[in-house]
Amino acid sequence: MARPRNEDRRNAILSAATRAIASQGLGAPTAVIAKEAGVSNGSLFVYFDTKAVLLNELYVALKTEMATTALAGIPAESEPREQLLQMWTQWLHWATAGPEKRRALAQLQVSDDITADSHQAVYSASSAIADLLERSRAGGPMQDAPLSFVLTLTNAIAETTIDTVIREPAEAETLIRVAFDAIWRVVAGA
Amino acid sequence: MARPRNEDRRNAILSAATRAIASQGLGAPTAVIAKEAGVSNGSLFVYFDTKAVLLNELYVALKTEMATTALAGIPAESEPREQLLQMWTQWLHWATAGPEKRRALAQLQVSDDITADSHQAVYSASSAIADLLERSRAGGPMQDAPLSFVLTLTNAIAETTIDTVIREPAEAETLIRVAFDAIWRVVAGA
Amino acid sequence: MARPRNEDRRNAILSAATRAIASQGLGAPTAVIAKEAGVSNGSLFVYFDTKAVLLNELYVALKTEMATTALAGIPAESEPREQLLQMWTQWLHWATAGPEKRRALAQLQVSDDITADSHQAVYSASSAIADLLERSRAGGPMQDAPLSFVLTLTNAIAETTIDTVIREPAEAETLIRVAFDAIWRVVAGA
Amino acid sequence: MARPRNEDRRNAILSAATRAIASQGLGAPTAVIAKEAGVSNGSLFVYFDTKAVLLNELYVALKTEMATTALAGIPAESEPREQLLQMWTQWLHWATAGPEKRRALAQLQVSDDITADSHQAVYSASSAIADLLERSRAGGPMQDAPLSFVLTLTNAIAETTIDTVIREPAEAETLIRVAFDAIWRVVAGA
DNA sequence: GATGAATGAGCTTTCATTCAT
DNA sequence: AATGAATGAAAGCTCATTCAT
Repeated sequence: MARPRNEDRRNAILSAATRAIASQGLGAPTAVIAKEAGVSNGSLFVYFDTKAVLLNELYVALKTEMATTALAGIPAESEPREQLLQMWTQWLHWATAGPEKRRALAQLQVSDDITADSHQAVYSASSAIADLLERSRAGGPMQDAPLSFVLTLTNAIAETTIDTVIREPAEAETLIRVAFDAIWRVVAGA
Repeated sequence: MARPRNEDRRNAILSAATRAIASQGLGAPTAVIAKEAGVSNGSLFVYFDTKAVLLNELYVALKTEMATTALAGIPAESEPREQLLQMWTQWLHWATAGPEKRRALAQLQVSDDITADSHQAVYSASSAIADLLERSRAGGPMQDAPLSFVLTLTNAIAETTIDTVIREPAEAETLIRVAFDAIWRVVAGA
Repeated sequence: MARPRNEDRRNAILSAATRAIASQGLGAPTAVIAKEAGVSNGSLFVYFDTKAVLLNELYVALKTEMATTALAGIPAESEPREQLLQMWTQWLHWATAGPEKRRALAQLQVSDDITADSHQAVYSASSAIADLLERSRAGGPMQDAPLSFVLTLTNAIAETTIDTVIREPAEAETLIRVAFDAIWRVVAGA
Repeated sequence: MARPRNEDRRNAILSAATRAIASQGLGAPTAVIAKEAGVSNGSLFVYFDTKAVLLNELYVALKTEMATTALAGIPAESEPREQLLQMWTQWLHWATAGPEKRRALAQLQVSDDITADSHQAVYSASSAIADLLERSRAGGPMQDAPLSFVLTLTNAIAETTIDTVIREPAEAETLIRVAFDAIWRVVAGA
């Protein structure tokens, strides 16, 4: 019966936070985020109880979006290598298309404000990626390593590639292909 | 005011900063760092003009120490693979022996306070590692990629491995071997 | 906007305010009071234009209730001492039965938010008590003092007694008798 | 070897807090207190860790000063009534001379920020007053009541008197005498 | 040079009040 | 009338940096 809580506002705040963190780091003031979102100082705290809550929800949202985008439309019947390639391409596209998201994520990932719960939530959302990697490494040199290791390893290589692509866009084509071959060698062997 | 006499004090501050950042993040107050170093609040600023300067110098110092340790005593005449293996082992040993240094480094690496100059300085200090990787990739699938990409890629894989080893020390032996094989596949191919 | 229909809601807010102030002090947020009353944030301001108005009305309401209860059923024809004793007993009963009212009142009494008008209103509502004290002191050592002084003095003694009774209920019987004798000595002499 | 912490500043802050609380209540902003003390916002927190600490220390300081002043120079060999009269006079003088202290104290006394420790500290500082009341009530109608009751009762009567004297200074002489007689009747009987 | 008190801008968070629904 | 989201002006407190001693 009152003014309903507005999902758009919530998203505007998350989006503004992404930009603010990308350019000013995790210390970006909530006041700056609110202004960037076109919302009053106090409204931010209507949608997120504390700054730490905002950070955690942003982290989960970005990671989830990344995983969803990377996995979109992958045909279930094709070969693991084909599937991984498509995922890889889509992943890179997402990251290079929105470099601010990538930059914000890099800061959030190492922040002490991110709780174990948030990391767990992200891990769950990435289970389809985990499945794909599981199938890709079958019979290869990584078959006995902890799956979490293979996951974070792939992630690290992807992020390094993304950063390099963002820094040297001219080499993008080559880099993306070279990097995928490298990942395949890591996960599946020659 | 930035011509310090006492090298011990300077080092005590850097060391305290490592611990403080590892446990409290980059937001660790200078007052806390000073106290941890057994030095007064004001003295910190005799040795480092600003907090940003301290952070940058710490970054360079840690990275340089890491490179120096990794490269120590590598016989010039042996095979690249042998040399890389030794470097790898020493690198991992340094990182797992001092996990606080590793944690502090992870935060510093993505911080906006670290200047391009500092990144450049680190890059220069790592030239011997670059040389080794240059020799290792000769004739392999990475021979045409930018060397900086190969460097950061190796770095990323190493850090992922280190984090996993710190988290699951029981698997250390296996992980270190598996990870080295992976790196070799990335850099030199099969 | 301050012409309420629903008297129950109004009372619920006053009652909730009593409890909130007793436990959190005068700084108790209006939001807390509203929730405690089972009423929405905004509704509180339909019944009371500002927080200060709420505080003042609560003050007057509590004091009035206290006076009314204290004076209930006192036979007009009995001796002043008898009347005063009955009032005293009823007063103490009211206060010890609802210690939150007593606690809230203690805070309100010294608050700057309570206007002179409110104090005046309370004074008027207490005229019957004033009359009783006037009759009680006749011919005694307080006969020439300002009546307001005798009133506040009696009040202060009562409140001290109440606080002590609440803190040490085991001694209640003794305390109440001892305190009444003391008041009588103050007002009427030996 | 550094700038020493300055006792005068500390006292200036306590004194400013007394004035600010007297005129604005316990909600008086620390910024106002600091400015009133001629000290920077941050300096206040060098001397008092939190606002609550400031409030508690102010409460203890004021009560202690009050007790000390009230007890000054009382000849040990004189009669209890004489001693009590002198204490009473000095007490009233202190309170009427600095009505802001009295007003601040009234707010602090009922505040939730004042800890049990502070109340205890005050109680200890008032032990000489307690002794005097103990001697005064010997053989009288209050001899079996809890001493703490007699203490707070006396206190309440004193404060009521002070408030009335401040409000109606013309009647001061009469009031003080009448009130002392009343206290004596309360404590010692006729 | 060393110390730590002093500073004040800046931060997160709260809250009385308003207003769209 | 009722609701609760929206607002923005504080509030308490922190902290990098300066400076008197």
